[in-house]
Amino acid sequence: MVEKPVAKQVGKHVVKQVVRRKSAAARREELIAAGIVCLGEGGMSGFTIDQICKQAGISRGLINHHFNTKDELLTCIYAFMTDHLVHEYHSDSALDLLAKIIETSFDEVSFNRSNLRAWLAIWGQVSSNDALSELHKVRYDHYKESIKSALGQVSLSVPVQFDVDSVARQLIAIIDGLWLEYCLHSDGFSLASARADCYRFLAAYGVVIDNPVHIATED
Amino acid sequence: MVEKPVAKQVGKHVVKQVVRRKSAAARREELIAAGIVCLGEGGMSGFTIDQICKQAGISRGLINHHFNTKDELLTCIYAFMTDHLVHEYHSDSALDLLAKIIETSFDEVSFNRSNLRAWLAIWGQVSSNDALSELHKVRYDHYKESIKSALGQVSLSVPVQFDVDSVARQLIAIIDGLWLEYCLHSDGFSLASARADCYRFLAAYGVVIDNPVHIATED
DNA sequence: AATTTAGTTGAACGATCGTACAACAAGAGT
DNA sequence: ACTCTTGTTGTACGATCGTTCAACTAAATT
Repeated sequence: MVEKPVAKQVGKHVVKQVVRRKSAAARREELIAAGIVCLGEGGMSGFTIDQICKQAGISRGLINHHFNTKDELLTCIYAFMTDHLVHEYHSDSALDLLAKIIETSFDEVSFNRSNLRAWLAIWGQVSSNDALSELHKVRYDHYKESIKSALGQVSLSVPVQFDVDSVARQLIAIIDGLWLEYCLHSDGFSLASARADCYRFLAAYGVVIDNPVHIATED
Repeated sequence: MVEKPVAKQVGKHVVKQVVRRKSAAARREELIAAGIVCLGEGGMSGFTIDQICKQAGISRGLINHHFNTKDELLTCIYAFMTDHLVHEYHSDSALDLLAKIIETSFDEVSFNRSNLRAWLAIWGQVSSNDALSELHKVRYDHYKESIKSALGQVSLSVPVQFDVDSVARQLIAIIDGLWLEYCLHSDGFSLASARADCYRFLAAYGVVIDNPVHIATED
């Protein structure tokens, strides 16, 4: 992540550092990535201009060139994180969609402890930051509608009927809650067990997802 | 909460403010309460010495007289909040214990949005604060054991067997997740519906709790 | 090669942070 | 009345916060 300026050769000796410039888009992405790392390491307390710039390997002044305020960066970070969560596999069956949501929800790459701590820190800011609050509402509603739609289709071919709206809330809650437990309770908890818990939960309502696509590679 | 100094009458006119002293224990409780309010209003960003003292109606210097550091106050706040969550109704049946956990978990007095924002803010600090982390581990383990014990008893008289450990994790996750949703998603969400979701969840595993003791007074 | 564009730097600003501490005073004990 | 304990105040300090801005220059454009 951190890229030191390249040494420029003048005459026989190195006398100057050359600043490697990047496009605004690339730099913004780097700052977003650096911000996520900082949030994961120290929560909102670690999310400071100094630490973010240090993590990104740039000077203090640059961050406000790409983002007007720190809150704007935070909102962009949240937008970036939720962009990776669009569960729009319209071509798949409802059952496959549910499976994919569960699989991606407990994927090591996106939802390791550091990233989850970043989520936690952002959630704590939703109530205070208006732009963040608005964005959260939109993304959450879309997420919930996807799950409700999938559960609605699945509910038709299940032995015992269930309240789609309630089970959707429960599934979202279980995913969020398992995230929280995995994030805070370091031992005796794995992403694989969290996935298994979700499948057992759905099975309790008669929604059986056999042979999940996930390949178990970690603990 | 805020108590202004009482006016002392000297001669015909008020000339001096008298500071009402309180015992260390009473003042500590007030500071803890004030801290919870601040956490609920502004998260960790609102949890500053200035704001806490203002909320408690005392001067800046006093807080460090009762708590060595701000982190110590935060840990005491967490201890205070978890003290109200001891689910040790040994005399009750396992079914009653589960019902009581659900009822108290979604009680308006303890778990309004402000308090839940305080919980959220504290969770975000668990990874950074060692004392807080230790305390969280102890309280969480105790909480989980209570639920596992109750589910273990209940599981004996249920039509279809279930994995006690997994369902315990799921129940805890659902409670935490519903807290999170209720806290962040302001509309279309009530404590009553959260309670109902929990009962439906247990019913899906064959654990039927009929006629919950709660008296519906709110939305 | 000259000019313009735009990414980057680092110092500086005022504000606010947590903590320390000397001074003061209310209330208990004598 | 007196002393003693201790709850309370307000200032002060150094550190760090987010933001601004003039200056600089790499890279694109002409």
